[in-house]
Amino acid sequence: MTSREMTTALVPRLADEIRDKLIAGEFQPGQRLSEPALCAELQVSRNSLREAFRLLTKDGLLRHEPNRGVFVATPDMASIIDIYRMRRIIECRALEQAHPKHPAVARMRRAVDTALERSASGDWRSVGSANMAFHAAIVDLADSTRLSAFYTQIAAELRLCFGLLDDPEFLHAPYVDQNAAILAELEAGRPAAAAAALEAYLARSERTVLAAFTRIRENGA
Amino acid sequence: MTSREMTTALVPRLADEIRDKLIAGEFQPGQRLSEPALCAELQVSRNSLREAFRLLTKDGLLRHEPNRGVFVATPDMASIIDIYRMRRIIECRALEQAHPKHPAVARMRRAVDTALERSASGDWRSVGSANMAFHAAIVDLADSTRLSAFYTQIAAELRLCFGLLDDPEFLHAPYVDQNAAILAELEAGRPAAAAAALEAYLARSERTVLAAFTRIRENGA
DNA sequence: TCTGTCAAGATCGTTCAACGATTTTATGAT
DNA sequence: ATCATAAAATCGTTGAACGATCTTGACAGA
Repeated sequence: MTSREMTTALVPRLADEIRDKLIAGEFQPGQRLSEPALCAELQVSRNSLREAFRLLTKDGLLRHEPNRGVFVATPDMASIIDIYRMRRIIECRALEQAHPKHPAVARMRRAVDTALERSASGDWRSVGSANMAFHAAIVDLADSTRLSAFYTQIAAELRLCFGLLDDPEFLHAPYVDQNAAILAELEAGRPAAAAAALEAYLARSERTVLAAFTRIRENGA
Repeated sequence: MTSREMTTALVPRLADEIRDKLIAGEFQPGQRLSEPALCAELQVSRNSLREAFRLLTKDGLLRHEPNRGVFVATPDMASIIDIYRMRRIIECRALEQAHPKHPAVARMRRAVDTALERSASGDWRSVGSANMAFHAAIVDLADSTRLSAFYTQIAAELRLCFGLLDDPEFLHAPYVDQNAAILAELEAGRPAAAAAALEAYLARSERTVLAAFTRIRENGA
């Protein structure tokens, strides 16, 4: 670890790496993450790994059981409902009060364009990422450091839920156009209409996720 | 560490302990927290301390500078303004949609009674704690795990700001009655009126804190 | 065969020691 | 007084160690 490239501190990088694996569905929910095993896989010491675990536990992505280890969080219906409640409050309000020339609008535009492009080529995972970036940009319209940080956390949890579901096309494709429509309203100077569209978007998305989740639950159990 | 009382895991307890010290103003903002020194003071190893540091850094109470150590966060006006924006959104909305028979209302009542009692005996620090408990209970009216967790974090940051200010009576006393009034409106089945009163409360509190903060800034620098 | 007990075995929780890398300070020369 | 350099203090990370706790599997008795 001496002469290697160390652009960033180890622990946050480690946390990001594990977060990516979680979001990518590389671990099953409820699965135990063995410290020795992950240490070996990620080539870090136990102490560093444990620091990263603390961060991810605080994010709600891992669950910590005393003397038993950390487990991948197992999202339940209550989590999904709670997350969507937060999204409605945060995103709709941010959009509603947004100024159409806010710099975050440009990022929304880029995200929509990327999503359109990638959905044409069938890269649904990238479409999902672009969608998430779009909504993160919406939150940034509110210009609140704390709100954006909170949303980042919520979004990671939601992506963990998505990871449970198997059909990314079904999960992301229908929303590309809705995002575009929301952005169009905002760019046209109608934030209230944009917020209303977003409200509808979220309602539909929640229904879809909950339904898929129920299906999984029934099949899995 | 073997035979001592270990009701809870060490690291979270450690984080709480440091958080309390921070809120109590035991460290100056911007002050560097030396790992060896705190290890000796708290009788824990460096690794455990570092894990606790990670948690508090994520809470915004500490700032982490690579290769330099952790520092007590130095709240600025932007933080205060941002925190109060969050409070307005979170608390007012929660109160507005609250059912007067929600269990959290009982906790609000207890907090108000405690605050009244302690303010009579001049224990302003306890009054401050009771006030914070009152507002945390307001947030719990929304029945959202994530929202309550987020608010806990915001509240800790705010208390760090309070810690900078010197006159706790001036800072807490005027609000005991306002809290009582807000609660009365809610108990009377008028959540909208309660929310309006809270809005006024927060506006006044924000002005007070910002003014005190400005005064400190001018005197200190 | 089933079940309850008990002894490994595997991990976790925590601490300690070590070492390179970086920052800060003390020192000394110009 | 200023700047370069050496010394001291930490930080970042690792590795090992040890008691405590959980899990597993064997074994004896019903």
